[in-house]
Amino acid sequence: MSSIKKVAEVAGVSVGTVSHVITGSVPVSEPLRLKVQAAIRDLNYHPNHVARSLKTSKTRTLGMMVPDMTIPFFPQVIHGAETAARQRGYSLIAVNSDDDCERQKELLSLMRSQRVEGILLVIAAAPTPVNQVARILEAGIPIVCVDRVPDRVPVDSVSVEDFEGAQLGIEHLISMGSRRIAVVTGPLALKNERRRQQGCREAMEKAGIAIDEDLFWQANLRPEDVAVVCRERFADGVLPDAVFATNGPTALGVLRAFRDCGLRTPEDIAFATFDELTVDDLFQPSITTVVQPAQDIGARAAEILLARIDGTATGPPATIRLPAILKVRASSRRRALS
Amino acid sequence: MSSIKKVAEVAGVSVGTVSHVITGSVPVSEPLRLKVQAAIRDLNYHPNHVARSLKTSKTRTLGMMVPDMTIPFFPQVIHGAETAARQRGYSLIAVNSDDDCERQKELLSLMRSQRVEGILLVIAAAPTPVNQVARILEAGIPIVCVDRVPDRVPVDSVSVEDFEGAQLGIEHLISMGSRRIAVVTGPLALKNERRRQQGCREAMEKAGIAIDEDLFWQANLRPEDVAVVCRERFADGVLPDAVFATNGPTALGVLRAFRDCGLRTPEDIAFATFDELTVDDLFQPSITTVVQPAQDIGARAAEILLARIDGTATGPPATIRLPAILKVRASSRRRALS
DNA sequence: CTGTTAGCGCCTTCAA
DNA sequence: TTGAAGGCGCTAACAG
Repeated sequence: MSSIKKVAEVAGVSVGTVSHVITGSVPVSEPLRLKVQAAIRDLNYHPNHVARSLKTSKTRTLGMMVPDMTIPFFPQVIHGAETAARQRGYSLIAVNSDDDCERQKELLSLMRSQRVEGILLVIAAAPTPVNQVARILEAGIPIVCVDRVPDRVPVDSVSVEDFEGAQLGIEHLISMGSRRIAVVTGPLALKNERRRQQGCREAMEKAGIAIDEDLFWQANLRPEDVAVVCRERFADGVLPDAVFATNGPTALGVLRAFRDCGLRTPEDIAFATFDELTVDDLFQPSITTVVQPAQDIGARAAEILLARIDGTATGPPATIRLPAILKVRASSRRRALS
Repeated sequence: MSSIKKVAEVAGVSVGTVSHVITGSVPVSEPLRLKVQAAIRDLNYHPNHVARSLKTSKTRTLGMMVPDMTIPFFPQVIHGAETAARQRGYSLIAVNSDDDCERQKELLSLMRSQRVEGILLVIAAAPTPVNQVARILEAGIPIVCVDRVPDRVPVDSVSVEDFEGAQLGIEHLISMGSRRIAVVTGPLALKNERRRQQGCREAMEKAGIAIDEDLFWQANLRPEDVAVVCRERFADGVLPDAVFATNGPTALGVLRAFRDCGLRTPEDIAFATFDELTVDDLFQPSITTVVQPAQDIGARAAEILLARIDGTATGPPATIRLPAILKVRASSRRRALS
């Protein structure tokens, strides 16, 4: 692998001059610049970013951690963040925590060793690891929390309007004639889930529907487990006339339970969910969804992070909430009057 | 950010000793080791991988490029590769080429500058960029091509059994009673697509079905465009009795065309596709699919790359093809005899 | 404008 | 077993 020294040698100039033409920081005369560029091409030279980073203490790299890249929401967020980062000359290195707190800790440590200049973090669902975040912040490495906003840590965050989004969904189901709506959430250890559940409650109250605690089902983010919970509930008592899931994986579990119990939607039971399940609306029945602006969330988070890095932003932590959009599809269609 | 020097100072030893306890390369006496470890904790010290990489010329980092992370297939591949890499102490840095040849070139160059030790590459669909790959190989940076195998470049590759997988799909449709099967492909510039199409042809021939060129429709990887092509064909002549799509995005386009034309599957027309469309089989009708072992493909590719890096593998390029599995679901169900 | 040079933080001989 | 010193490739003064 050829170095700047070899380029200088071939071009017949000093390493300083080569560095100048590469960085463009200092003007170089036409003839010399041409000679250097020719040498770079001939040698197939690629500046060593490792050495540059060591010298400048700038890696121009952002770290991003998500629970699971195979959940469709996250690649979209990553894509948005990556695009925004690259526009500013930054690379993004994305990793999966598998929602495992220990792994998250290791990966955060790795990122620090890799000297990322800032971190986009979707915190693991497990026991909230407040100090992991605090330690990094103390070290002067900015963090922007994405999607999931941690309790009691003052940190920038970008997420969706959980509360309002959930309200949107419930209001819609009510407007379609449902009164007994079961709300299925993931783990309530996640603030998002609590907020979304709260949004559901208030939407019901506002509509004059009495809150029935038996209709708030807590599950988790693994469709198989969610399905078990729902099957039990369905077998148990009176069927609700609608189900609202507060996130994508949970929604998949609900749908699986529908299938297992022979329930058809919307004929037997109406359904809507927070979080897009697939990229498309082709499936029958298509699912009424409160859609998050995933790419925007990623892009916005990256912009804030970059602003912290270059010192443009200096104030107290910003808490950005982007609005969700209700997409009405077939699964919530009003049932024939019975 | 504290350096090894500060740790040495606090621990009251030399930097060499600190380095020894960190790398474990040289034995250090119990008391000194303890003192060093305490200092590391107190200072919240994280070894600078940048400096280490510069010194050792080993970044322990792999690069991976995919066309589009928001296509569900790719995050699965990435996840498999990342897991395999981390088991060997390597990080993975994944980027999107957006199937843009120019962007791919830039990103490849960036990766070289970042001194990744090897590259997992899903080549851009556009004009096949053979020399981009060749140049890197010449520089001694190993590449393993994933999913898409380039023509005329001798390089390691891991992908699915395109030919056999497609055959599986067509044979199944034939067994369900279809005789006029339309095959919709993405760009035939992609070898995968050509192989899959060829698999379809031979499966038909083997079943004694005469090849009708009008039933081989070439489209691309954008569902909107695919839908246009299909709508025209559907309007045109006699409806085929089944459609087989050779990849996921193309399949989405076909389904959209079905919807737009009011065609129901499997009632009006049977359907099957190569490539999982969603993570689940919940949708009605569920789609009969030739499923790729996505995670395995990623893991296997990473293992081969790592073997090239550490010199374990030295032979000529390996061409690995992993088998696909047919999942029979509702969309190909035999239609009522008419 | 161009060249020279001192580190960036670390690992790795090599001596002690 | 421990310490001292050189140098990885590059940039950023600074001197010419």
